[in-house]
Amino acid sequence: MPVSDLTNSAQDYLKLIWTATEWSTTPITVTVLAERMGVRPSTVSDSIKKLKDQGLLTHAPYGTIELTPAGSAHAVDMVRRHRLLETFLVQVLGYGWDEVHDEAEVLEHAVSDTMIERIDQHLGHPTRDPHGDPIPSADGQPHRPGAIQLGHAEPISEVTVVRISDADPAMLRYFSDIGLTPDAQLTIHQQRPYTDTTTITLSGQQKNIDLGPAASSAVWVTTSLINSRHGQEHIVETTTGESSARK
Amino acid sequence: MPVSDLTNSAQDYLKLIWTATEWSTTPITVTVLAERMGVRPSTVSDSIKKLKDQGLLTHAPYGTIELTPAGSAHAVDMVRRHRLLETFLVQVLGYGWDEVHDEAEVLEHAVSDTMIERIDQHLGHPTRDPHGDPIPSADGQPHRPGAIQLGHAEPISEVTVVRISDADPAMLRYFSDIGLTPDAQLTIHQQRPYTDTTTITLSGQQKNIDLGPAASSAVWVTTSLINSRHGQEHIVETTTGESSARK
DNA sequence: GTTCAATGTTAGTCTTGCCGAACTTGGATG
DNA sequence: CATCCAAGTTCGGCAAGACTAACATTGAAC
Repeated sequence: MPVSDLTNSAQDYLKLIWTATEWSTTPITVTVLAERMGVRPSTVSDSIKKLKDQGLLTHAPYGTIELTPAGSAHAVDMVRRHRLLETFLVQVLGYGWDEVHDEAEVLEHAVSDTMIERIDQHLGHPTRDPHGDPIPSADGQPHRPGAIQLGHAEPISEVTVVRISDADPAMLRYFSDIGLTPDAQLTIHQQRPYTDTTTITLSGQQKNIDLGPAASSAVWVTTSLINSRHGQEHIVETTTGESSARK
Repeated sequence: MPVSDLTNSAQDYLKLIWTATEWSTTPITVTVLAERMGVRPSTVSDSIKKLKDQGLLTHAPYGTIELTPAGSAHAVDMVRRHRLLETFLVQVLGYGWDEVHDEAEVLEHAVSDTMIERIDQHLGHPTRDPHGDPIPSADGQPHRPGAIQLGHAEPISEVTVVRISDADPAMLRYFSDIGLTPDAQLTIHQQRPYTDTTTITLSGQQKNIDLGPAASSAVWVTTSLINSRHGQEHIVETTTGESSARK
């Protein structure tokens, strides 16, 4: 069954479930899906049932939701589309990296396989999108090893931004404004938990930025081995139950 | 009411009604709309009623269908989107001019106003699409003056192809294969009505091509004043009741 | 171990866009 | 000018995807 046989809505559910597991091991819930899809939980329940009937995911009532290999394949295809389109919009049409998400969200359902291939070719087969997310090639793609959320990073250590979640457009705009972009280097000068006036150094300049819970979990970093006393070892102490990276 | 408030289906109806009057004065019928939309006439009746209720067209039962200024404005916007997208696909992504129609048909509903503007800018504000159709700027656009269907052109006269209707993908591919493209010069060496083995001269080469009814009404030409004995005057003798161009 | 609030599910309804079947209209034909 | 048929319309129904309201389950707190 090719992706195009699925409704836009089904494609969105699969993509959302897949991306939820890309950077976290916490299983996705009906409530979270409802929020992200902008619908009511009852709608999600209905939809999950249909996807289950199509063999795209497994789900016992009140149980966890998990993609089957078939569902995962469709999801990866959608993620590839989304990230290639974002890259295309930035590199070819001059969009800002903080304003491509919504456009790609719509386009990913509209463009043909042919167009995706031509875009991939035109861009020279890119491997990362403008937010730093990996672009799957054709099959499943490994998660970025060693990356952690900024809220879990050790203070004082210099870190490299590898990814900024594109879930919240307003936040992307904010990060863009202050120069906090993929590949940026930064250092935090405060103890955790970080707040909405956290002092950091970014491209040589010291400034206070909003690193409240939402912001500090949207930014993913790797710790530079040279500058950190701790390397990639990090202690887990978080309210969300996120997993940690271990040496 | 911005275009985005209309359903894809409504946008398609308006565009179809508008383009039907672009090169012909024959009023569009429910049956023709149903064929072009790929739905049943009863569906068209329903849809027309809804568009009428929205003030986008006028229609008395069993009467003619005509766009209101509001409906026309929406239609022109869709035509602009379609033609800009076709141009973009050809010039930027290397599509053949005969394979862009279906892709644009889907994309025109998906891209944002912002993206259309950026595409227009990136292309340098083009005025004609790959099929030779004029790209409306922002408001209504005049029809191409003096262009006639190839089936109505005088034999022997040398004509310039200004437009090839993009309604039939297979036909576009055929024309592309034989080198009959917008801007091509050609001469017909037979009397009307032309058939599926009509002898023509195209870029210096004489060949027999299919100019049956469908093909000869899809190609629009202007008559070169220098080479034609008749200038732009043409006699109407057609089974379809198409109008003619008159000097 | 009970309780209860949060989470998830079921049931019924609405809208959109489509269909087929049955009916109406109007113009061409004789 | 009466007829008839193609074109157009109306109507009931269906599927998808959304909603609200009511009901069920889970598990954490006491």
